[in-house]
Amino acid sequence: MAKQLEKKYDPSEFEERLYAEWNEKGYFRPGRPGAKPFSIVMPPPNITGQLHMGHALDNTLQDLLVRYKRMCGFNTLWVPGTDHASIATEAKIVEKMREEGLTKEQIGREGFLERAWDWNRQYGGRITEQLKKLGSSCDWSRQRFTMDEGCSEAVREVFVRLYRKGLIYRGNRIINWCPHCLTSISDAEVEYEEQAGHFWHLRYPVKDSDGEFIYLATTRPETLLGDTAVAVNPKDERYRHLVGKTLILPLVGREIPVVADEYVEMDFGTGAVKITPAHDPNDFEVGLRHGLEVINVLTPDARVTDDYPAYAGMDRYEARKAIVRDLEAGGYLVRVENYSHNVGTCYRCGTTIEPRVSLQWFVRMESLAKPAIQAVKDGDIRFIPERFSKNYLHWMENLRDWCISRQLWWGHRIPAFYCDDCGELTVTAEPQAVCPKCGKPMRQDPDTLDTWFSSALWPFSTLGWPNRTEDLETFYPTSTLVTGYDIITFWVSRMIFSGLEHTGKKPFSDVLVHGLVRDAQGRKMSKSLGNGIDPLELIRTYGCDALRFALVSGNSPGNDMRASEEKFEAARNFANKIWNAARFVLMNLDGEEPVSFADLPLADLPDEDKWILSRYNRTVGEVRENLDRYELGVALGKLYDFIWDVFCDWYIELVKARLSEKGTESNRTAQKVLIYVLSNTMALLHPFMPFITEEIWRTLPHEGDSVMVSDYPVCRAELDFPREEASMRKVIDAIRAVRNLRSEMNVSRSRRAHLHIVTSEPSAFLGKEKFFERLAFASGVEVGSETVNADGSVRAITDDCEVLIPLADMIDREEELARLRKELTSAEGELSRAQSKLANADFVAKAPQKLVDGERAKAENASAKLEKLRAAIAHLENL
RNA sequence: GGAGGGUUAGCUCAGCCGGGAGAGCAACUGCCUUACAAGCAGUAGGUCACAGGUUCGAGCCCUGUACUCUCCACCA
Repeated sequence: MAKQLEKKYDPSEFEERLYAEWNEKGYFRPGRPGAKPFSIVMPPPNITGQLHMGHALDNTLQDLLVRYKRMCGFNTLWVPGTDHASIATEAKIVEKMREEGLTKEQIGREGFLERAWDWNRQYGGRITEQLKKLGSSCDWSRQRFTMDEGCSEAVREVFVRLYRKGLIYRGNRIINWCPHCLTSISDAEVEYEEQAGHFWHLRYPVKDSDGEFIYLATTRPETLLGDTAVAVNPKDERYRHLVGKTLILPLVGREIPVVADEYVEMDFGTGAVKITPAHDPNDFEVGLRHGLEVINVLTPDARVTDDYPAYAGMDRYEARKAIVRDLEAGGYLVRVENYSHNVGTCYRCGTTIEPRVSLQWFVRMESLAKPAIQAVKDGDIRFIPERFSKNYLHWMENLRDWCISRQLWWGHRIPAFYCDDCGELTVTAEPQAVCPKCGKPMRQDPDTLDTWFSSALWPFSTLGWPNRTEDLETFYPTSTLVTGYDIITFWVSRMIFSGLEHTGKKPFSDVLVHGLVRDAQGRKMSKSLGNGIDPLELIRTYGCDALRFALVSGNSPGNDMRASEEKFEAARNFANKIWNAARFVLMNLDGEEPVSFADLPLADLPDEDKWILSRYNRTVGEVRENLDRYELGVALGKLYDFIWDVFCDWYIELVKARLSEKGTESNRTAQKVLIYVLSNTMALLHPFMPFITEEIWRTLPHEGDSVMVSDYPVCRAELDFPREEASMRKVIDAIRAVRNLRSEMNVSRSRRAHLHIVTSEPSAFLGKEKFFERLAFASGVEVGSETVNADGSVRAITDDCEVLIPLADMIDREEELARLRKELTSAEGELSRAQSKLANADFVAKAPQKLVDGERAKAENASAKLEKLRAAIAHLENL
């Protein structure tokens, strides 16, 4: 008696146990040194949130690839990341401190960082534990925080290098400012949303004129305080006489010029635009061109500065109301119009961003983007699916300089030092205490770097760069990046140009892009909607394997998917099916001997064994091919069909009789084939559903410790049995036809019948009578090529045979006639379709020979079937 | 404004190199059959959004149209 599985499929019983064991045995560490490397890095998930479906999907796909490649003999490395510094993390820590009645300022930078690290360790560790439940086979011993010493060294090194090459500069530029997070954010971090607003039509008086005004409109009247010009288009006849004149800014009384600039569109609004260089990116550009003064009117938290006593301290929306009121009172407000426009918001907190001029650090993108564009254009880096490369290229080709400084504390501090005395700026990877010029104390720039600045270095910083480590030599460039399309601009693009710039090599070859997991209604999962599905909850309910199955099956790369209860149930049902099939096989095994390919007595196998081996073998070939092409959903679909429809529904049923004949040779070979096919199928399925496959594989007779470190099955020419496959297909068709007929006629399964199979090819059926007895409820079967007396019988007709079932008394003659006529019609349709194709000279001449032959065969089959059907109908009619 | 998806069974979605439309769920009929009712055996259900074109042959390739989603841009 072989080992047995638990009666009930209960993943919680073995998933954790197996994971711990894999970990303990070191299976996650790189294996097979010297073999071809396959390496990937894990996107650093943000620690502020729970593990969500996006992580689960990323992780499942990554793990799938790594497990597959490892079993294929690659030297695999999967570096896990667990956290990166971010605005959201800082906000979370600040929030937590507020609950304790503390502020950042109170505890100071040192105290804050201490807390941040505590938080990081606590939650970073929690994410790690959560990922383990997904079966992640990444090498946790190499786990990195982007804030780690090692990675920090890389960050400083990169900063200094870019600075020395002149690719990083510090300057006063207009940037996106979040008044809530109190930091600058990059263009990519701004999300635009349509908001209902107003258009305030104003008029500014022209200085020294007879009450002449210039009319303009604005959506943000409060910025009037910072206006330093009004611009018109140089071609605009209406305003030509005013260009160069001076206006009096209402409420403020400032004298501002009228300038001519191409930026202004003549046919939008009045054709005149107020220019506020400090608070609008376009106005800033205009200001640069015309040497206009830049007047900042708002504080960092978006309140009016003390320079305007009437409004000082008001936040921007209060100020807006007050200013509109005062404009109206002063006769400067012409009218108010409802207007819907796009407003930029902070993608982290949703606050409306405030464009603001400030001193920030920037990366010059032009020279960095060039090779990054080329690498994708040349196909050196490949997006899967390919269409995302367009997305990427469009982004890269339209880049503005990247604002990398953040006014946060939780992040990599910018390695720039200022001398308060002589004003010297020193950029260096080694902290500098005194000014190299005057010897006075230096002060480090208080700002930190954009989180994506350090994340961009991930593929090589995690491998030890800038040191020339063995990991770096072996595993860089990495093989495949797996991520969602929403992150291409933030992360993928920046990894590409950073990798090329700093290592001279692309960071990875393939980018497998997946879609978003949406809820059952197709909505994006979000915290505010509360429609997020917790992957850990799903694992508790359905098991990790079911979750992974649901995430991979029926999906193609780059497409969004909906998560629904039904999908997870279906996945769990599949796992349950496998479990029970394995249980059945194990119940029927006598020994514990593993079966390898060499142990299969190929020459002596009955047709059904050759048939299943042949089907199995084809599945191996197809699955490998699909996996190599990243067609993960297709590969899994094929495995599903093979396991459920072919192995369970047919093969197991076909061999049941042999399994009860204990002690016979036939019994022993059936056991061997079952073991061989099932254990290899578990290996095939392992990358998709690691736990159940491991549990079953280990319970089956096996060689080695774990399916995880065994070889992925290979396709073998010796297992290809086309003749036996064809023969079994005929038998299965006939069994289906009989079942179908009995079912339609409502014949109870207990009513057994003696079958006559009439066929031109008796050899295909001889020796397989027992299958009909078991699966087609036959009490006995005769196979012959001669037509026999069909009186009292109904006929189940297939392309290859006619099965006579003596149940005429059970059925209604008219119903049976109707059924046969329906079949006749469909057979006629088949014949005429084939014939018309064959009658088409172009088809015969131009279509591949294989296809033409196929049509000929179809025509033959159809006419044979027709003949049988006509005879059956005639026979019935004459009764 | 620019770009890219999607439109296939009642629902959710697959469909590879162009070669006779598939799955899961739901529905209907019958079944506790020597693993599995989370199951088994059947049945029904489609003008592949629409209109043209290329081709011997189009769900698939091309052009246009409609509806829809997403990303990018951001005219005050």
